[in-house]
Amino acid sequence: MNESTALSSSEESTVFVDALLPLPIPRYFTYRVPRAWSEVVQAGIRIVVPFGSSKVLTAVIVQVHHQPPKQYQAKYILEILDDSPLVTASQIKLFHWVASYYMCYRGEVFQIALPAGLKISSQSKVQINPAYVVETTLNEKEQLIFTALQEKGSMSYDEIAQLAELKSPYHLIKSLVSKQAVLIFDELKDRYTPKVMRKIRLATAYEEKEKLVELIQQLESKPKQLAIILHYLQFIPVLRNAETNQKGLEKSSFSQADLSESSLQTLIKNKVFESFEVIVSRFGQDAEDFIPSAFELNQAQNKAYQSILNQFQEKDVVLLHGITGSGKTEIYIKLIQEALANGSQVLYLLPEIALTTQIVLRLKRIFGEQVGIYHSKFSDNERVEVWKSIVEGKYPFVVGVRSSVFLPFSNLGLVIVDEEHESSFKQVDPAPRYHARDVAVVLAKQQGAKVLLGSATPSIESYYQAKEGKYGLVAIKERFGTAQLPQITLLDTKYAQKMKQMKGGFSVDLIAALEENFNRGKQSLLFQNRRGYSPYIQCQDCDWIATCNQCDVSLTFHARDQELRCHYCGYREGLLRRCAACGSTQLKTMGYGTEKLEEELQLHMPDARIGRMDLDTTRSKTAFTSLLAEITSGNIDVLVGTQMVAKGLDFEGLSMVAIFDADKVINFPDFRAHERAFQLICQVAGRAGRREEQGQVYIQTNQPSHPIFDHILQNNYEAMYAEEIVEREGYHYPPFSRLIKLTLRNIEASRVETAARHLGTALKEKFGHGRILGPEKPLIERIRNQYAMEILIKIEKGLALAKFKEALREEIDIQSSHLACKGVQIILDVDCL
DNA sequence: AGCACGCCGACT
DNA sequence: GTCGGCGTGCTC
Repeated sequence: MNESTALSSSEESTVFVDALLPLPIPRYFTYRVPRAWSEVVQAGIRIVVPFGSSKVLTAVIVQVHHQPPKQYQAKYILEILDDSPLVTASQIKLFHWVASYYMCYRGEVFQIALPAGLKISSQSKVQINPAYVVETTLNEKEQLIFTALQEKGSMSYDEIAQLAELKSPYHLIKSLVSKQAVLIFDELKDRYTPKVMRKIRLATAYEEKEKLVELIQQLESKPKQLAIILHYLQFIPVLRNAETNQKGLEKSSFSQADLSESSLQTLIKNKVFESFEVIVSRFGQDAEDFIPSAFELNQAQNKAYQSILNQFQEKDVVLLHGITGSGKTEIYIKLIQEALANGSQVLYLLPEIALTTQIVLRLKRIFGEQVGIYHSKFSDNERVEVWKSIVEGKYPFVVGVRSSVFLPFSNLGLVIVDEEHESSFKQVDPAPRYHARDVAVVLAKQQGAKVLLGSATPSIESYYQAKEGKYGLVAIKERFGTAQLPQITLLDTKYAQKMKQMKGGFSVDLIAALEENFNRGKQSLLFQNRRGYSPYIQCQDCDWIATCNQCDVSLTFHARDQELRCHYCGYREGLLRRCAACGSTQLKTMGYGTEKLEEELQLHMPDARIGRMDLDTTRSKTAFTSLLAEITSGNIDVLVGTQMVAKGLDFEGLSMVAIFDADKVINFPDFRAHERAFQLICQVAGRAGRREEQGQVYIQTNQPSHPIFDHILQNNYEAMYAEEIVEREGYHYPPFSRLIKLTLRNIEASRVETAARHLGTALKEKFGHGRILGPEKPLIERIRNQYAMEILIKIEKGLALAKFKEALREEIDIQSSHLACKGVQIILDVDCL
């Protein structure tokens, strides 16, 4: 419609907005804008809107227009949350792409993309701001709420509305927030507790040289106090530069130096020192350590770097295949520095587990204030801060997990996807089930940025793209510095069993190797991808196995807490004394979890200090860091661990790695099993011998002649790829097709089966039998009392994907309303892993 | 997704 | 006779 005619009559000049709501509904919703705000509204601004009978939600404006909806009366928006767009137009476009590609709703993308702190809702609560300065004047209603909050601690929006006798409390709350009287928080999330460090500094008076000298003279008779002052001056050169005093010294520094705590207290009491707190970054590293580094790339790195730059001339995506320890990070850093120098933004994507570690510290040290960290382990406040800062152009460089592809970049020049093959880049639950690597490629395209995918063991898909010439390809085949590739030895457990050379789950050769390494004063790593004590317990008399009553899995025994746990639904119960089937007391722990390995190993190696690193020992943040400190300081001789140790952690002193059981990974019933096994084993093996000495890797397996080991032993990715790609082509698996997995779920097994059969038949008829696989029972039939069935859809290359998906959606919508599918939940997973 | 409206069983 | 089970459909 023509703009001038739209504004010609007053009726038509009423402003409406189409808003995106964080809900799984396939539509935008139209709201009416109160006249007072008609000039303020624009796309990308967040608004608060009423929804349904009682809900209130944060939405984002996608379009401003003048057409009143014909079918219904639009409701008024309640609140405007931003002065300028917080969500960019290109983000909305990206949300749109993600929703259609991954067959979900735009609202679901919106829901995942925005940190909770940017989506206040009726579930949000309000508390008093502890930093509130009482002088600010509050009006009557504000005072009423404030007093009520003082009594109750916190109140929901609804409670406030009731108390203030208001239909919508948003104006009131906003005003209270702007007067800094209250804070808004989301009850579902933890309240933000910043990490605080206690520091000590000299009282300002002693920043003057004369005063300080005088003080030192006075304290000559009090050696303990004097020692404290001298310790302080050793780190903080107040005499040379008085300004350094303001930053102070960590309090813990004094206790570590064995200085008298009470003398320090006396000095504080006498107003010589003052104690203060600072909020520190979760990584404990601030700009203080900022090292504007000018490191040099070695020859291989430099060659790779140049090659990447060259290939970026023609290709938008380049795959960097660099074996473990080849120094990919330095290349990344160089590229990031360059992109930043060109004034563009950079996004560095890392898998979740890798991000908690050293790499972030390193980047912080190099890029200082320029880098923002976007990580789910951080409080929501920090995520909000990163988001807003990017909008304001503050962090040109973001290091983050998969969801950071949804940040409001406006000028992206480079995206790095490190450990590109990692499956944690794919979101499994809830929708959108997106792959951050693939979204990153689309995001980069949208912004005119380049993408660098990095991995020691690229995914078959990415390597194929590179081989086909769609992506550039750069390989580094030598390790950095003097480090050599580890030597790998296979230990045949089947043979050892026959020769009675097994001690529990350990072959005697493995124990001997671990012992030898220990005797040489070296550290070892024992990898077993299974936490707990034993994956199941079994009755020796009747073979009964303890299972979860909500899921079709055995319960894992955890020795430390003496309980049985379900790793799928979290159910836990005390350890049974008797078999639930026959009453026998002959219950035996079966299989090996990390706990059991730790225990058995201690028996075999009584003098070794054994540590364990898995989800259970690292739940708390402090536990993780202290364990890490134990390892790096050499206080642990053998570390038993799960996946966690394989990814991202660099243990400098590690010279031997043992893989307790390689068979589980190799025989996993999935077409990606070999690829995964290769990736995992190479990754774990790569932990060994990152220093000059050649590392040793031992792998226990009962099928040492399995072909995958040939490639692993020679670290021959190419050969693994060549073999694998033939299989993939033969069976029409990715990258020669695309997969969509349909999961049907219901509490009743029979209903799921009926629905799955019905849907399967319909899809086969509509799309051809060759394209539809199943329905089949998944590996675990029942989780949390929900039965599941799966249908796999293969879409061959060359088929119009978007059209196919549209037709698929339509067909599923039709069939799901059919009687056979009533009440059965259908989940779509595009590009399922 | 929530939540209200709506039609059939075991309870004061 | 009512309370409440969760099936269905709507939300601007």
